[in-house]
Amino acid sequence: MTSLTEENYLKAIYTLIQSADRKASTNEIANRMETKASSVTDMLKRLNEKKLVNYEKYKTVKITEKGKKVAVSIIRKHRLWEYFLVENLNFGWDEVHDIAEQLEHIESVELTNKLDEFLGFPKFDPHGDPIPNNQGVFPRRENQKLNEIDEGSTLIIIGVEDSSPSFLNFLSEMSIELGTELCLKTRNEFDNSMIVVNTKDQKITLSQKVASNLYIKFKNEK
Amino acid sequence: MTSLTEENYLKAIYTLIQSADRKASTNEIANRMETKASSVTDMLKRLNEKKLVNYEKYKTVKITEKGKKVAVSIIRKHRLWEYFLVENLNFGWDEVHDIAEQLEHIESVELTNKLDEFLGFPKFDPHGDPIPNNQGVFPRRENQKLNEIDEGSTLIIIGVEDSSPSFLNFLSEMSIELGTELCLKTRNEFDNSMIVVNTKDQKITLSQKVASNLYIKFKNEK
DNA sequence: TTTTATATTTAGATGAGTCTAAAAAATTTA
DNA sequence: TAAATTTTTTAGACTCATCTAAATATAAAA
Repeated sequence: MTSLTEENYLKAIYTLIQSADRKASTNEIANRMETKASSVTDMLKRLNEKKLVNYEKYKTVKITEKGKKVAVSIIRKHRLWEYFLVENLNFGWDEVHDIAEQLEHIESVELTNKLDEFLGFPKFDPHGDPIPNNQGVFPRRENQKLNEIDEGSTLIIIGVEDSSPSFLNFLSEMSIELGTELCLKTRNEFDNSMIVVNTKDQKITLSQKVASNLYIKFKNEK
Repeated sequence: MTSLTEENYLKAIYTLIQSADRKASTNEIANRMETKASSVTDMLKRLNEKKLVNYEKYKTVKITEKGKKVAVSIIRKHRLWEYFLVENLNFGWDEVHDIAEQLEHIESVELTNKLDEFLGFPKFDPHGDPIPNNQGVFPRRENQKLNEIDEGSTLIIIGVEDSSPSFLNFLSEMSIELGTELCLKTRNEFDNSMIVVNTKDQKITLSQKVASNLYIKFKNEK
């Protein structure tokens, strides 16, 4: 049995390892969990006891297969609930994270799978993040970002790298959401900002930073 | 802020007081919570500190208005989620209790109210128990039970007194669920069992005990 | 390679929630 | 009313998850 806190640690460790493509350090985990390094050490010992991670002191931690399963299950539940909150309960995509953080710990495989079915087996959550299926397999997503695209291309927003409420809210004000179609008009040389046009012919200026946080696919792609 | 455990205690105390129409004793609470009396004493002190109950040692506990609000909010969430699980996710009415026990602690007034709206503001949960509205007001329910009815009456099952999985499962096997229409044919004098007929003209024999656990309304009533 | 800085772990304490065993109060029975 | 029983509370200990402060190990700089 894994406690709520253990689950949160495993999720943090898993996502850190995924995003950084290496081992997670004590300080990084403490940072992510908004706790102290000493607390992390305590928890790593416990998780090691339970064979959810492989941990030796002063060495970086690795997650085991068993631990990975727990983490992926939490991520699956989180993203399914986010989808439900946005699609069925009409929450905004910037409002759902904290509620999903609670719902992700509800323990019932049957519930998760029935929710998945009820939602129509969605592949991506409201931020474009992939939802693993009940076997823990993630669907593939285009990894191309808006800042890497040539002028003149027509494309569709399929995800965000940063899904903080502030960034999502900013995008909403720019009338950008998942599925938004944009045409890249010009790229500004000196600051790498770009001007895009939406289907209502409105011109939107996006900074390099914003563009690098938007996943896209080309319009004609499936 | 009330912890998960505090919420469960308040719910237990509230329902004990409601059903017994008096104060709740330490032992009764311990029994309901499946814990020891000493743990209950500890918790009563804490709840008293927080002004969620009025407690003096060796005297029976009373719940405060503040505590009642918390308890009713938990009950509201529990019953809304049960409704969702049965109506939208196709769970059986005997399968939803344990999952709702977890979901009832999800903290977000907005979520609760949006769920309520999504479900169409249901008045009764899958066991016929009333769902308080967002002001904490319970809808009224007929309090008549099947064992109090005259022969020849046609009636509809609107609730169950005992909503344990075993009893619900038993009812399902008898083809009895909420909304089932029954006609009371004969009452057996020596053991108070009764024979009822459903709309498919099937005869069903119900013991006194079963009948006293079924809330009914007459067919022509609104 | 020694010194300095940074990262990590240990030691000891705290609070929530639980337990067992024993003491105290309340209630029932004789 | 006094004795016996039941109920309730206290005392002390345990686990989980956290903290601060101090100690130790590793990495970086001189």
